[in-house]
Amino acid sequence: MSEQHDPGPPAPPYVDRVLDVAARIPAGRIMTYGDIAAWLEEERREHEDLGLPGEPPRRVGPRQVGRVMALHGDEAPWWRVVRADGTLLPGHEVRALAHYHEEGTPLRPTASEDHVPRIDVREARWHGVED
DNA sequence: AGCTTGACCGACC
DNA sequence: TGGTCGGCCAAGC
Repeated sequence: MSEQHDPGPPAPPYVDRVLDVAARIPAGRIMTYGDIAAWLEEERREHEDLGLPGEPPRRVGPRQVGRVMALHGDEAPWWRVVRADGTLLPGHEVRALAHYHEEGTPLRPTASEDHVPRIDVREARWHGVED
């Protein structure tokens, strides 16, 4: 069958895997860019025997996860992927905060009133299957 | 082929 | 609590 719409430039395979992991994060929980990178790295190690010959092993680091979210974040619950220090994504603080309030995401108590809150990463971090 | 740029991270001060 | 620094690695130029 023929494409009705040009899919655009070919995206590297890890893009879909990043978005997959992001989509699994439960409401009210978060993962850091580094968490997702580590998760994919573990997944890669499990299937290293399936690697295509001649294909260099692609290491996906936190910065690559960040790139994927920057380009395709709108296709996933982007507000559940945060920086390790829990600071909100610059430029999206208000929208993210609305989600956190609705989902009951653990936030750190703010020092002063007009300071933007931060995620309580220790509380909100999602490790996988467990709660 | 080399240099710069990121929705990053951890250590350190 | 907050700033700098070095390391990280794919992409872009």
